[in-house]
Amino acid sequence: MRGRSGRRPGKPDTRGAILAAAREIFAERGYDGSSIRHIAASAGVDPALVHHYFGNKEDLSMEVVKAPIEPAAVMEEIFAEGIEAAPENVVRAFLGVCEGPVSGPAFLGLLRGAVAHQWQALLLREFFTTQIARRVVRRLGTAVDPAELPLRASLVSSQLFGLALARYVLRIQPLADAPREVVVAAVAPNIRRHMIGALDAGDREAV
Amino acid sequence: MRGRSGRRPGKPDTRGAILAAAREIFAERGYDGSSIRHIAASAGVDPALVHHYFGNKEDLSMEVVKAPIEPAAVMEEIFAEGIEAAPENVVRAFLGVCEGPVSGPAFLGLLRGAVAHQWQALLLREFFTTQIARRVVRRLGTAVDPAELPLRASLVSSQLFGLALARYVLRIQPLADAPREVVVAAVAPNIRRHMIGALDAGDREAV
DNA sequence: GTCTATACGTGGATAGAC
DNA sequence: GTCTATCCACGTATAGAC
Repeated sequence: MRGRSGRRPGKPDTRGAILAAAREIFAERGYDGSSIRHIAASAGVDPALVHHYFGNKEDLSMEVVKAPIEPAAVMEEIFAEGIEAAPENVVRAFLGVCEGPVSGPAFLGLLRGAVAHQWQALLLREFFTTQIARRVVRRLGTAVDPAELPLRASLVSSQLFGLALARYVLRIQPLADAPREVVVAAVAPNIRRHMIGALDAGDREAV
Repeated sequence: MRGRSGRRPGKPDTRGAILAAAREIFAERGYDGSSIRHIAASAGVDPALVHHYFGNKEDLSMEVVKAPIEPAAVMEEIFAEGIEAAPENVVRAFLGVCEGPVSGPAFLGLLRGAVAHQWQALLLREFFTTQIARRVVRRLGTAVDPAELPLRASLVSSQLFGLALARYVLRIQPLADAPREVVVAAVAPNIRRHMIGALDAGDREAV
């Protein structure tokens, strides 16, 4: 996919190897815990090459993150079965991203970085508000009061981020090893509440 | 040891000053982002004194975290009004811890650290399972199937951690600046579901 | 394109003087 | 108890040879 015409065999994509290694290292050790030396070693190349292909560490991490998420396509998937099934599909899609071979490490790396550095937190925040929240809001249309949409979006984010944190980063059991559909069944109703349900405890009595 | 007879000049309690400075620096810059030099400067003391009072950086961070949380007392507060009001009180108590002048930085520092280092993740996990989850489980008693209690506990943790992450670390708006009671009203029903409600979507009628 | 060598900074930790 | 001086291990980044 990378330029059919330019490069030819023989040079099996050092750049790609570095990128792949970076993705994994960043995801599992965080930004600060990952050194360029480690990444280079893991990719089997010289550290100087990392600087050669990507300018510096920050740029490299941006590249890693930027790669793999297609909000538009994911949205289609989520709302394909209508608004009533959306919450389940949100959770399903989110788990899919987190467990994807490339999107997973990328997102988890970003999440880890966001906790450590403000500029990465800003990146994550920006991504969610402009790419996710905004699109969801548009889909929800007039189903709920537009004035409360931002709060709803931030609540959904918090639940989803919490899920990723507990399941993949902190690895709290048994949530960490629970089957996907168990997780979907458990948290989708909460997502539904935050998306289209009552924002206060008005619907409570049915324990 | 800050006893009577010794010095008097403007030097009260160096140890305490270091601890207070460490609490803040750790909370706002994370473990790796915080240097002993920086903490010492912020406390207005010499870096060597930090090593003198607390052995090394890791020990210092443990001390910071160990300080301020009284699980037993918090539990009383949560279940004082009975099991039905517990979910609201859980959220209220959690927000209280996060916003406390000393417990707040301590907990947020721990959360940040847990994302960066496995040993801190283990610490946080251990704290929650032995101090929080176990006690909650005991209180819940026979209200729910004991076999599903661990899953329930981990689900509650994930929601709470997600809340802390979004509101205090990532500062996603408008959740970050929403009044406490708005947050309580919004997330308590979800906590209720995970504590004593249906674990699947059984309470929902239309897909 | 790839690697060697190195400059430069930062940060944890210790020894020992006052 | 407090501070000065210093050591040492990394880690980023660059310059330049092959």
